[in-house]
Amino acid sequence: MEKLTREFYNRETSIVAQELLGCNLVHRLQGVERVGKIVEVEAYLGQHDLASHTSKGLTKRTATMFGPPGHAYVYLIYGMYHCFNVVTEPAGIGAAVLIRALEPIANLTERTTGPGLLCKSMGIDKTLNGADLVSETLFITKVKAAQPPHIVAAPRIGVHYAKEWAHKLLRFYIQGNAYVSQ
DNA sequence: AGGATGATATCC
DNA sequence: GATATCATCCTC
Repeated sequence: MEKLTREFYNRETSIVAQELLGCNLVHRLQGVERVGKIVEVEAYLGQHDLASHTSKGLTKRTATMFGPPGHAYVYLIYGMYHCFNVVTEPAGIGAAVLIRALEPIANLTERTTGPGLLCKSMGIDKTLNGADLVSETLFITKVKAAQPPHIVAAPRIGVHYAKEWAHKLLRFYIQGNAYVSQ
C-alpha cells in the first residue's frame, strides 16, 4: 500500500477522479483505523462548472476548494449530512472530487453508500474541512489490484440546476460493485 | 412524495 | 436580518 502524494492530486480533476476508484480511504480516529475502498466519485471542475460550489467565486465556504491540492473539503448539506471532497489541481482553480460511496474494508460498521452516510460511517465532519490528506491521520492509499477496475461514466446526481453541466459525464463508478448507489 | 434541519449566499 | 436554496437520506 502506498500513500497518494500531493502530485497525484495536482492534475486534471476527471483523471484524478477515475484513478481514485479502487483506492482506500483511511481515517485514524482515537486509535482506530477506519478503511473504505472508493467505488464511486464525482468530479467538480473549476469556476466554469455550474454544478461546482466554486462557480460563484471565492467565498468563505469554498476557500478550501480554491486552496492547494491534496486537502479535504468537507461541508454540511441539507442541515444533517456531510459531504467529503478531495481538492485537486493547483491553488486558485477551485476543483475537487466528491467521494460518493465506499466499500467497507476495516472498522466500518454503518452503511457507506452515499456521501452523507459514508462521512457518518468514517467519522468525518466539518472539523476536518481543510485537513491535509498527505498526513498520518487522514489519507488515501493506492491498492495493488490484479486488474484495474472497470470504470463507468454517468451524469452527476442532484445537480439539475447546472444547465448543460448537469448531464456531463463526470460521475464515475466501478461497474458491478454492490456498494455503488443506484 | 415529502420532511428533517442548518449553513450559506443573496437579497433587502 | 429574512429567505430561498441545497453535491442527502429516510419514512410513508
